Amino acid sequence: MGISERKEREKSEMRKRIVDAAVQMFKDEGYEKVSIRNIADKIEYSPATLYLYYKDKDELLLDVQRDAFDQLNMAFQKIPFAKEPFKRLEQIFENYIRFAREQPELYDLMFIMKAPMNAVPDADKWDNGDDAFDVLKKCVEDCIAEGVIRFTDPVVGAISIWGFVHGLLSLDLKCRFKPTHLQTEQIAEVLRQAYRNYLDMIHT
Amino acid sequence: MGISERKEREKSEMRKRIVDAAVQMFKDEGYEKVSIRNIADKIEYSPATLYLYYKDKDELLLDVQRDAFDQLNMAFQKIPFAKEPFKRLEQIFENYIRFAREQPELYDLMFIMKAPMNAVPDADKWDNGDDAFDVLKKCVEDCIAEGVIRFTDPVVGAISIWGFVHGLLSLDLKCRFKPTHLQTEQIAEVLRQAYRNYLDMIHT
Amino acid sequence: MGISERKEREKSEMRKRIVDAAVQMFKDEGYEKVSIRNIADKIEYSPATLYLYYKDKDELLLDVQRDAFDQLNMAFQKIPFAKEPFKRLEQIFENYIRFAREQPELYDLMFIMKAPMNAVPDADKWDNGDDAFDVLKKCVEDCIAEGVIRFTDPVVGAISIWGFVHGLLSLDLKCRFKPTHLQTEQIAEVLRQAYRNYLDMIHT
Amino acid sequence: MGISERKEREKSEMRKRIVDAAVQMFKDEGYEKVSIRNIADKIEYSPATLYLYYKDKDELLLDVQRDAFDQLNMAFQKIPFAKEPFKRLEQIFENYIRFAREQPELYDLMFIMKAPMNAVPDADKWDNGDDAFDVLKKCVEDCIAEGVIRFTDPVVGAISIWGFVHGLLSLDLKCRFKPTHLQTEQIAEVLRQAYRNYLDMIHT
DNA sequence: CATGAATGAGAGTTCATTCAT
DNA sequence: GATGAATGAACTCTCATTCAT
Repeated sequence: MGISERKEREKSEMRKRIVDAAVQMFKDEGYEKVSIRNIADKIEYSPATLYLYYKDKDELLLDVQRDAFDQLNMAFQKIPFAKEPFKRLEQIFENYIRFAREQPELYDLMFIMKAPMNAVPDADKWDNGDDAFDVLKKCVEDCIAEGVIRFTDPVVGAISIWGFVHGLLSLDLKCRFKPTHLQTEQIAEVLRQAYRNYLDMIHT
Repeated sequence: MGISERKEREKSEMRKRIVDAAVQMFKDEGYEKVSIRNIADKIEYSPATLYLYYKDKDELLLDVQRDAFDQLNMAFQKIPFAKEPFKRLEQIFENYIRFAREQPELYDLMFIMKAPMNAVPDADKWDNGDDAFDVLKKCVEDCIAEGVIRFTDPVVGAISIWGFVHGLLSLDLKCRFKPTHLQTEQIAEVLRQAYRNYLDMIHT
Repeated sequence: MGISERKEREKSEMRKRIVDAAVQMFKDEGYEKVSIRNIADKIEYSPATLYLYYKDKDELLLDVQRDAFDQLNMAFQKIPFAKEPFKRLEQIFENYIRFAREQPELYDLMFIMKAPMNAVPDADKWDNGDDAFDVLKKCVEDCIAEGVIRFTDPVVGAISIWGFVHGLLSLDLKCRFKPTHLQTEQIAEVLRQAYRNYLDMIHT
Repeated sequence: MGISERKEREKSEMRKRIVDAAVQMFKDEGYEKVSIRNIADKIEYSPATLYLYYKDKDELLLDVQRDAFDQLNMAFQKIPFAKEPFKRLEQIFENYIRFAREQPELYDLMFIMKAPMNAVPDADKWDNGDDAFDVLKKCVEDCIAEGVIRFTDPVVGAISIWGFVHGLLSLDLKCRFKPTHLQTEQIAEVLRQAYRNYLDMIHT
């Protein structure tokens, strides 16, 4: 009992070590440098060892993604949640954006890149981001209940809000505003306005 | 003069051949299969030859991207533009979405993936997507002029609209709605509502 | 005594479990999929455990081979042996061929592949296939005694017959009749004739 | 013209270099040591270079096999062909056996191992061993024509003879006569008798 | 203009085996 | 008796790129 528990703990500690290394490499060097070999080097194990803990690279990446989602959830939980639901919505907004800007490579892995989604067998089994989405949805529900938001369906509302923020964020992260011929500073300002604007618009 | 012109023409014809092949491979087989060697094979030239026309892969991809934007522009130009600007906005909306759904790999290259943006030296030189964005901005300007849209600044408006559509589209294309636990059909319906909703909301 | 007997029994039970799993994997998935780890997975033991029962892979394969020979022997014993020895010879013929066709991967292990023979230290210790060969030799001896076969030495006779059948069988199993440009069906027919022909030829 | 010819020659010279190295490694070290890397090392090229000449390992092995068949054909052509066809048959017999004994690893590749046959797309395209088989068949035809052999169908005859020799040879090469408990020297003697016996038996 | 030839670097993955516990 | 943990050594294959010709 105690033994099997310790074993389990050691196993999950090793997985943690692997994932932590991978996460760090994502942050520091970007997706392209994250190979099984490089991770193994980093934690000073042989590549073969990683296969004792993960069936293949996709499975590993899925855990890295999971870890990234945990970080996002933690960022959400740190929010000194306002009572008024719409105020809370704004806080979610801000924290989501901050997270993406501070960890662009992780954000990429979570919401943009194709990579680990191949590994997801059934829609059901992929619950990464579950919590974060629920936080948002719950908040929209509260807004609806208090009649402070211009949505009737919480799912449509949550997805709309998420979509809006993600759209601007990802275009910005991927430098797709270059063709607007705006200066970097101008883009930042336009985005601030666009975010503000959207919040005002959905506010009742 | 005539000679150098012919040379230029031949040069650009060759570039066209290369880019056409690459575009086709994007559509048919996806980004991952688009390698210098595979393109060269397809047009029956040696890989080395491509380097006579492009400094490196990024530069080539940039041209592929350009071609993809041309296709988007063409899709826009086919619209039998409605007189009322807001109606026109809806048409742009629809066509943008349709393009993305029909050519997901090209859309990826244009707006999502990291790849060719490394190659862009200065913001100024990258004008891919210029026209498409201008079409949208112009349309928003018209809407503002006629007072049928809830924006005051056309750039903020255009970027907001684009961001919203791109956000939902890209999350959907990359299967990021899985954690909502909605069925495929439900997602489609939610998205339809979200799009409709947004248009209604910005409409005055 | 009782204890050491039990130990022995347990030991051999474990070996049986290992070998059974390996045999099944040979049949189902072919030689290439039979690795120490895969076997261990199948019986839900650790790879290291197998090394408590077998010094190395070759030794294990030798036991698998032994098991395969047992199966062949059992196939032989099921024959409702005819009284006339030549009739019996034909039955052996048929059953040998049937066995090879039904268990090609096991046949490969028994008679074709290089693998486990490295492990055999001395000729004396390898008695796999002993019985099967003896059955054949005995049958040839009886044929000679009754003067119904065109051999004088039973060993030469038995080895000749075995060689003939194995030759055709193995060339066929390994697709080596392709260069004859015969259709699959034609090959089958030629082989039937060749077998028949040979039996007639050695018959007096 | 001259140029393209030279290019072709160089290309085929390189293939020859690769195949020669591989053949040599087969002979010296056996199939298991023949890897793309090892071949590349041997000819002092990079592994990637081999892929300029062969699509994958199977295709390369097929060429190695082809080369082995060429060697067999050459061995056949060196025979100072006797006029009497049955005498010729015996010579083919002897030379086939000698070849197998002198180049057991090549013989393995040609007639025993599974490996390169995966790569053979259609039965039609695999003509390795074509010639050798035709030599044998032609010889049997001649024997039939002169009425010196106990076969009526040359294909059945050729395949029977080949099968018989291959069967004894391959069982011997793979040490499968061990369970007969005969000494090495005895086995050799039994085989000699068996071969002789068979020839006498099919002789009219 | 075009390319044939070549490569260094690197990818993911699997294997039989060992050894301290 | 059993194993968890680990590994060194392989493996096949693909890539973007260079350069002499």
